[in-house]
Amino acid sequence: MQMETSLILQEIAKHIQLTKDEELHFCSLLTEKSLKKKQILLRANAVNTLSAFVTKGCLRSYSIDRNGFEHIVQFAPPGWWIADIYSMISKKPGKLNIDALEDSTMLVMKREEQEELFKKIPKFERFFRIITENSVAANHARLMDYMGLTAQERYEGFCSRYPMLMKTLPQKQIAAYIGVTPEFLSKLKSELLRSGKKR
Amino acid sequence: MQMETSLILQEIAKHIQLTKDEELHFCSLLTEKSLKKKQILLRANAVNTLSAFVTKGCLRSYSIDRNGFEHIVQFAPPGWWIADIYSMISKKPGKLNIDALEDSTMLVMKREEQEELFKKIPKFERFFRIITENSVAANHARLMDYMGLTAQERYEGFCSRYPMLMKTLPQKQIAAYIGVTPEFLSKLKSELLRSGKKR
DNA sequence: CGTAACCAATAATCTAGATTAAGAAATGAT
DNA sequence: ATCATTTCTTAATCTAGATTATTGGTTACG
Repeated sequence: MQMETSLILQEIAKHIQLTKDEELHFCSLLTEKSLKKKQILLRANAVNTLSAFVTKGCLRSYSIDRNGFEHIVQFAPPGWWIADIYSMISKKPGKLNIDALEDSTMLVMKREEQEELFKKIPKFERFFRIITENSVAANHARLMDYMGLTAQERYEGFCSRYPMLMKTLPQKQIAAYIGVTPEFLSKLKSELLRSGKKR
Repeated sequence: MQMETSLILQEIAKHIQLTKDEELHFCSLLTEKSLKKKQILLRANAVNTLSAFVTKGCLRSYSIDRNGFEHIVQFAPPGWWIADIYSMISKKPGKLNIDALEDSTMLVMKREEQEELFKKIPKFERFFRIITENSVAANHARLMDYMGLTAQERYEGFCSRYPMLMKTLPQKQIAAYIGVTPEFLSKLKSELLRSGKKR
């Protein structure tokens, strides 16, 4: 049974060009992993140096606050990378948990292997530089939304930015992403519906 | 009058090793710029593709919400990079403003020149990959604080993480960073003081 | 200098969103 | 099918933090 690498190679090809040999070498550093819904890829308070590229399903990274509430930092549908970058680069225990929101498969790479890859094929420095820049831009947008918008605006923003996730995710996960309680999101939705129906 | 490049070369040396020639070439791509307090380096709603490395003073990047309130995304004291990464990579108008909180000097590089640099000295892909990874980690921490902590905890966190900025920044800038009104921060401080004095 | 512009403190009032509670619907396991 | 678990809705109450307003203190600067 072969590992599904076409999506990841396609993503890479958007930014750098690899020879067949380089592709093979890269793929040899990946491990395919499958998780059933709710299974955990990695936990807070441990050193977690791996990153995962999702090929099927959906993962999420989240932290748990002092009161036990989950706060979602990122969703990762197919084509996205997910990791606890803090723990990965500092080699210290992180605060992120990563688990599967539905049955999922992913390609996993350990940081050491990534470092190896950088030595062997320096072009990958470029690839990950670009991926990481995209991530910074997304985080900035997220932060600005958080600081300057109301919950309703964040919800509407989420709906228009991630229509796919809207359909598949349970509403409480969306609440944990936009930063409100599920109860309040439910209220928001019914208000939007009411005001939408009248006109 | 020579440009002050020792700090930036020192930062680079932490991550990659350059020959004297490479250092010279890199420095030739930088422009030194000085801003007086409150002067603007770059504005929202325009394409801004430059990044700045601060050597003196302090810059900030911030967005302005619908009600005219400023929300600070990042402070940049000496040794830090600052840019509107979204605009820089997408070449579209961004949402960030960057200005000087005090008289400051910085080394500025245009994205095109950075791209040139990547072609000429690929080691810099590595350098910026690492810098950008650090930035993602910082943004994740910021987001988690925002989602899971109270204003008071964010304030205490800020105090212990950035004691330098505490001393130099006016309080309203700190408020705009931790995400509260200056009035509420003032209240928080006096509560902390009161409860601190009793014991 | 004097006066304008900015900055901090305090306090009263107001509101977005949290909390608590309880029932209805959906999903899943056996 | 049936029971258990998880998810969603609605509604009443509560609170962290916003808003508005007033006062006094600094800093800049013509």
